[in-house]
Amino acid sequence: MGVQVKFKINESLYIRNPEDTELGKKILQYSIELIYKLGFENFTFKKLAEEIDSTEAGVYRYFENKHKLLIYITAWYFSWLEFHIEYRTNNIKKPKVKLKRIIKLLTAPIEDDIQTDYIDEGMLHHLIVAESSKTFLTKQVKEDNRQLFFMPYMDLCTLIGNVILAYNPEYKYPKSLASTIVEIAHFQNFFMHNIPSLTDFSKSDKENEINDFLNDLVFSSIKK
Amino acid sequence: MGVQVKFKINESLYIRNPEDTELGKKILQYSIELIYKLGFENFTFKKLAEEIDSTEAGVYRYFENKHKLLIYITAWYFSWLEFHIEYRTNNIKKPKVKLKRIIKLLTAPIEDDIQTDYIDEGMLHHLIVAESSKTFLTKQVKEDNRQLFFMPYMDLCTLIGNVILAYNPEYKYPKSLASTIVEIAHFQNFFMHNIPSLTDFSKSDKENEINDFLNDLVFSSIKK
DNA sequence: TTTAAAACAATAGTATTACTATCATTAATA
DNA sequence: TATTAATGATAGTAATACTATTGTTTTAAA
Repeated sequence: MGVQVKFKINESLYIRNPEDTELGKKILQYSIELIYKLGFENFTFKKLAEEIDSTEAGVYRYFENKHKLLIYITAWYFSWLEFHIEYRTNNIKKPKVKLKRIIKLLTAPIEDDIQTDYIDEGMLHHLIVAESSKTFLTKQVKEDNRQLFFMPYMDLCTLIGNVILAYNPEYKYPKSLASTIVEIAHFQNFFMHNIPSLTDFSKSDKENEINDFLNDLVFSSIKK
Repeated sequence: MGVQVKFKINESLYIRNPEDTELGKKILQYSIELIYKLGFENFTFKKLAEEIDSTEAGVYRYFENKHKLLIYITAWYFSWLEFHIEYRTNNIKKPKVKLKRIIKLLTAPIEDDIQTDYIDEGMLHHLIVAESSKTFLTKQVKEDNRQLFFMPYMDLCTLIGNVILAYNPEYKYPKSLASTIVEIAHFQNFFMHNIPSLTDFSKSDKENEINDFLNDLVFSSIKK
């Protein structure tokens, strides 16, 4: 069996906590699968309900709308990612090595984490690359931010920003560089797979070229 | 009066060329205004039709759907931006100075260009920052790319990539760095205004901090 | 063990969205 | 002036994004 990890997600993101019930967990599991398969625009609560042999109204008891569900999923992902990164770098002392490791974890293909039961992190990562920006590219972004919906993303950036500062306390843009690293990891991944002429990378996963690019970019600019 | 500029946009993006008629131009002008005001999700052809005292069916004669309209607007913007950048850097010989100028143009607040009649580039820029990613973050991105819908964006990246290579022919990631520069200019701008804790910038437009950040990032990594 | 509450399924219904189709009218053009 | 192209007016459809109600099953507390 082993240890199972859980994350506390902002309570305003759901009506009923999906982690508490079987139906809730099925909603999470299959919404990730369906959003990944159909794309967020073509995903509906009705299709999800059919997939899990429940009803539309049943899904609405857990989430107000699909936008909040997407924010929930994204928040979950970033909570997991921060945990994942801390877990795999906590014994590393040297900021340089640590940052290098973080960039590697952000750019390497992600495998399913057996510490989480019903979530497939590999698939979730693909979803995040393609869909997570839509959580904040909306008219309500300021209100959503006020309600701290993006906290896990912020926490991750704070973590990365602190490592940057530990490496070079003089560096002037730790927060912007941190969010840049995360965004570029996503965007270059998306471009590589979908609009390859916008990148210098081949799709072959043999070597992690995005990792090389980001390493070069980051360490050139923060070097002491 | 002065010279007016026009851009040739991919013909598959529209049914009837909106630049050819008064109604078409009104559709472009007011769709930018409405998408900016409402956000793309809340924007509908019906609302647009009401705004310009026409009908929903009238708008559908020009554009198949609102997604293609957004791609059209984005394509127009990047065509204009490339023109704008070439226009303002064509006399610059030194790649370093040229690239610096390009970054400045990408990060500085954009003002209305009187060479274009019914498009307000300042407003359009705000729209692009918040909405342009949605043109490619879809399930049909590969098909849309095959149809060359993102050509103007690619052309701009090629232009920037070439300046990068002119500055340092050894640099390994000119295309990725070019798309990174454009994306970061947008994202950091969006974050600064909407989720400021993800950046190190203040909203005061006094100094262009995003410009400083990007300059530092770019020139550190491509320096010979 | 009973019983009350919570969760769920089943169904119905509404307003809006994203279109398509038809036909009459106006404007431009040959 | 005849013809065609563009527009306006109107109608209609399927899907989406919900809300509401009612009855049944599951669970958990008394």
